Amino acid sequence: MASREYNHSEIEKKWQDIWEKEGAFRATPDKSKPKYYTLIEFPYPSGEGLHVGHPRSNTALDIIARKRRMEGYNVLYPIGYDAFGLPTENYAIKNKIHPRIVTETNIARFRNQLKSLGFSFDWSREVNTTDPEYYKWTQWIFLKLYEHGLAYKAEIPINWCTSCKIGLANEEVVGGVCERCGGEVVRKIKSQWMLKITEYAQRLLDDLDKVDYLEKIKAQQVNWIGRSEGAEVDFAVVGTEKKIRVFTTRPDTLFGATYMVLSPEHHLIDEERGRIANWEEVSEYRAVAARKSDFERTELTKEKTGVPLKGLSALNPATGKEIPVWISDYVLMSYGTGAIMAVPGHDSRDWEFAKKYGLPIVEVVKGGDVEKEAFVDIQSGVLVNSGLLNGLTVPVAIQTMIDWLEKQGLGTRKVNYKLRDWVFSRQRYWGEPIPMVHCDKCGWVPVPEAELPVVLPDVENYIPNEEGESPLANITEWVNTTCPGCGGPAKRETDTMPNWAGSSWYFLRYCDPDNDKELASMNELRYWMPVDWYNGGMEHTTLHLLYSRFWHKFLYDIGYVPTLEPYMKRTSHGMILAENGEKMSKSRGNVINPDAIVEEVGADSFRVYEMFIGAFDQTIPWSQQGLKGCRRFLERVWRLQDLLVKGEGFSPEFEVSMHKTTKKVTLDYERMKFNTAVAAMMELTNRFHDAGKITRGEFRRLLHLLNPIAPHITEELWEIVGFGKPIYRQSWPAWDEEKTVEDTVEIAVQINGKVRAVVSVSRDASQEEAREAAMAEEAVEKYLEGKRIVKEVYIPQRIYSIAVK
RNA sequence: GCGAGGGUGUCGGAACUGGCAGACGAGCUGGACUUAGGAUCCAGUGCCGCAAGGCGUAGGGGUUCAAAUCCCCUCCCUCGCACCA
Repeated sequence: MASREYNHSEIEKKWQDIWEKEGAFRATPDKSKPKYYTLIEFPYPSGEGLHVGHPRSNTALDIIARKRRMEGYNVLYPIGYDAFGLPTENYAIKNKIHPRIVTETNIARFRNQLKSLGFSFDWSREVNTTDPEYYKWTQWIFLKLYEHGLAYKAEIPINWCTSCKIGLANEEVVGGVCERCGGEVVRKIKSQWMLKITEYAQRLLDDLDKVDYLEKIKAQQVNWIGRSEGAEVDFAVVGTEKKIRVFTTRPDTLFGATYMVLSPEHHLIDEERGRIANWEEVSEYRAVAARKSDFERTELTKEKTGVPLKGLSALNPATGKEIPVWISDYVLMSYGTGAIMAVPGHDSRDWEFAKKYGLPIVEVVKGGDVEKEAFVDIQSGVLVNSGLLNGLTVPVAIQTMIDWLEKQGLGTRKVNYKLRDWVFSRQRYWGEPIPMVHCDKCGWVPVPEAELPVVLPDVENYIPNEEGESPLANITEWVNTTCPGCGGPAKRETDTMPNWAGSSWYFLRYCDPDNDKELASMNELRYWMPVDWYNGGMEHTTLHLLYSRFWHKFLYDIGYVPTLEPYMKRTSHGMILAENGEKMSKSRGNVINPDAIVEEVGADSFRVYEMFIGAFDQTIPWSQQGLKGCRRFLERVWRLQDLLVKGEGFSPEFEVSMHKTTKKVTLDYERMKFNTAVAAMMELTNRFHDAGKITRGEFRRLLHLLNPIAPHITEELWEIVGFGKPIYRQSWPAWDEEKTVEDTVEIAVQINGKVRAVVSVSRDASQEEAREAAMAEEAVEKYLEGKRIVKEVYIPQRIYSIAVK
């Protein structure tokens, strides 16, 4: 009997319709069941449509979600759109279409593409960050942050494109120039809303212990937070009452501080302008430094530069000696105090600078040759030339010095973080309006909660104005409002929020997406949170994770979420490259379109290939041939229906294989080793074809195991063969550990480390039995002839090893 | 420079807790079927060798009956951070 053709389009459409009609994958309101919350990063609905990276993550957690449902969990696997952002705005500017329309179109396209791939999302909970009903709560969170003193305005430098006359995000500055026009980018001071994430630095660090993130993800978080311990030390400025405060992790080297360096932006420079003899030189240097972008100041600057502040000097509090003060852009205003004590003998940056400008180098830790290079080893060194510290090791000297400084009132113990406060303003149109009003009398006043959302008004033109203000600044009827405080005339904030805002809490909204009273009800959050398993790209494991953890902790502190951390487990998938190993991009013209693949080989083949392509966390090039191999596999599965024989159980020859494969696939899914799970099922399928038959029980099991990856074809075959209610309503199969090993196993016989024979023995054969079997082999006998056995090792089910002389 | 992870056939990759290296897929070679083959099926496919056998997991050394796996040294690659005092 020849079965009908495997018609993927027909089958996939059919099952997608059934799932939709049945609401098969809706999270149920029934809270008596244990819950499981699987989350993928919601996509940015770009104009290019889905790219092959999305399905890699989506399929992986779809497998987990489908499996969990079969394991009896009430599963929440939601989807939404992170739809505010620049590409849409730029597209809108270029094509003169309202970003809202562009967004709607893009979302519709994404939705169709995602649906065509058969993901088991709960489509009834879709969220969209650009929906006023959603961003109302994003604004609400901002108000709460403001209310708790965690949002403030500050004058901080932004990347400013001199030709477009707009502020750019860091990622828009490429190689020091504007990504779009190639124009020069400089730093410009602008007043910006900031969020005090630094206040949470320690907790963000400490609570990493409470979560199960991949090690490298944790490492990135730790790295980014960048905690370092040390001391702040005051240096008196000679002839003034002023002090220069520095942060150092090496207070033990204070005796070796032979000069100081201020950042070019340091306030003391202007304050003591009158004393600076070479003001012209200094101000020229500052101007050059200001013109440099952060990129140039760090990445490109190989050789250090600087100028002395002639007429200013400081006192080293340890030696009492007068030391010169310089300015240089290797000292960053944004870290520590914006000033350093330079210890050229024991810091390679200071050493380089001192060598270039002929500043004195003093050895205070013995062990190297400070004339040749800075000696920075803190393990082996012993303090010298350092008064009370002489003879101490570095760690001891650090503590001794801090104690001394504290006693003398010259300094204090201090912890610093690399983490900076979060610049929260964007001078853009397509983002959440920041719900603040500025009144000349009252200052900044929050928009009352009852007036939320502050809806983004329609504008004619999305281009920022000459001063780099958001396009919203041009809509006077929107900008001009009344002060919620005094009722007088006031102006709305025209900056909008960054992309990171809406994505910092979306997982909460999924728990209760239609709530118009709260961002989500505590009742729902108590049940669903935390997210049990969150997968996404490696590119989001630093900022997005940190920002959303920060917001979550804040919401926890003020009593709106029930958990300290948002995500229990975080994994990341590798990128998929084009066939030639390049990154896929529109400009390179090498983007692989999932639509064409779904059309040609079907969603199931696509999904199988996405999982089979390689190790899940590895970056990997796409292969059209590899995809075809997966289609062939599904065709072989399809044709198994022609080999079907009676028997609801497993045949003796396949029993062990069935249990083994059940175990392997089950565990591999959990470990995200999808490629080997697929391989195991391919192998099994090949063996059924070799055998020319498969029992109904065996076929049933194979379809069941394959279902999470290839849900359409397996449901179809399940129905054709008549296995009863659909797979998605079945329970996940179990295996019998006892039956995962054959009664008779083949073990290798090694002589001096080389395999000389393979013998069959019972799986629990004693050493004697195994030995007997081994010795009976002709080949073994040959290698033992005339030799003396010195050692024999028997590892049941594995090996019989003989060492001879 | 710092942090993390890697280096295995022609390619993507397998290999439990140290136990027969190369599963599975692709490609390639040969064959079958065919008007045809970019379809399907069968066989083969790490390297050297007619064979027996030998050699093989970046390179070198070590531990062990046994090493891709553990230890030491060297080289290379990828990712993240990068003048963070």
